[in-house]
Amino acid sequence: MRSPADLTEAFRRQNLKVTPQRQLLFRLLHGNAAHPSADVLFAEASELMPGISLRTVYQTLNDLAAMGELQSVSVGSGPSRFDPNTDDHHHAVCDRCGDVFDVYVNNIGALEVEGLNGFRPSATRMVFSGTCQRCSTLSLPTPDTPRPTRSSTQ
Amino acid sequence: MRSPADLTEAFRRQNLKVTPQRQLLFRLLHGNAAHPSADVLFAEASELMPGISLRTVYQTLNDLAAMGELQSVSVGSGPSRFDPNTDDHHHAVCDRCGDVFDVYVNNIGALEVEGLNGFRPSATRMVFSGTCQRCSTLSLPTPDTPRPTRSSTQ
DNA sequence: AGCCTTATTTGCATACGTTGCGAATTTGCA
DNA sequence: TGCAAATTCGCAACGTATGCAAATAAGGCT
Repeated sequence: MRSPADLTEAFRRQNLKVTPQRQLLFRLLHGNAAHPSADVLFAEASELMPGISLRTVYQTLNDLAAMGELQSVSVGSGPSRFDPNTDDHHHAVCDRCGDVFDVYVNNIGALEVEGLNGFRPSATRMVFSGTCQRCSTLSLPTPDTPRPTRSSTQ
Repeated sequence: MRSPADLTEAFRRQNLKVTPQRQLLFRLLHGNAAHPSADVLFAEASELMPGISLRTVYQTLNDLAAMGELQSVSVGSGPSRFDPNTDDHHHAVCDRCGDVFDVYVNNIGALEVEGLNGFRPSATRMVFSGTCQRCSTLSLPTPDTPRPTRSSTQ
């Protein structure tokens, strides 16, 4: 996604108006790697602009998506997550905390895909699921972590 | 997904009862490569068993998914699609007709994935989007397809 | 065959995420 | 400043899916 200033220009060029609500969302989204859902963005926006409507958040997200400034990412269940990263990339979703991370895959062309039977793919979306670093650190003790001994209660 | 007969056994072993509704759904799902949604399945089931409830369809799909006999596939927008194919495989979704196809990818291990930063993937889901064979055939005429001439009505 | 416990089915209400609609308001150009 | 056109907002409605509880059915036991 481009900078708030660039988006302001781009919106005006498309006869879209630049309202304070939109400017706030531009700021909240720019460089945001948290993959927020619409309601999370709504909560953040509400703190800075009480009274902003969830409807407006959806509206602006849809406008930005239509302009290719962000993509909506479906990660299994739950609400869509919005991603201002417009690089060609994919996602990893942590099974424990639900966080979404950007990952880059260089050699998708090297995949041996069978069963296309004439299907002509134009895009590939990959979602890795697993455990993020923080969640592994919290729950998987390192080798020298104190451990129950033979004499401790089971 | 196993055969209706095998599922009947498996359900009984888990103290799940084998009702006519479930048996019908076993039959409708076994070997079904159409990736039906719950409501499509409900429509099909209703023809053969008027009065069956949508709630029961969801219930049975959830039971089967919990037993690992089928997987629920999220394809962007729209309802979940159900897939009785338990092979390790992926999906292709036609942008035009919405049909979902199974595809097999052999060498996922060969992917060069960057940006994991300690994320430990345990599963990978890939969705190819594009145009299926039938949709390409219908809309992209071959070179010798009859074509409007200069004199024909627009 | 009949009984009894437990699981299931059904209909309805509800949850959730998202979009439609229309009146009131605001933007941005002239 | 004025005006047309776009936007915001609130609420209703939508599609998908689940919770709940009363009525029903399955299947083991006798």
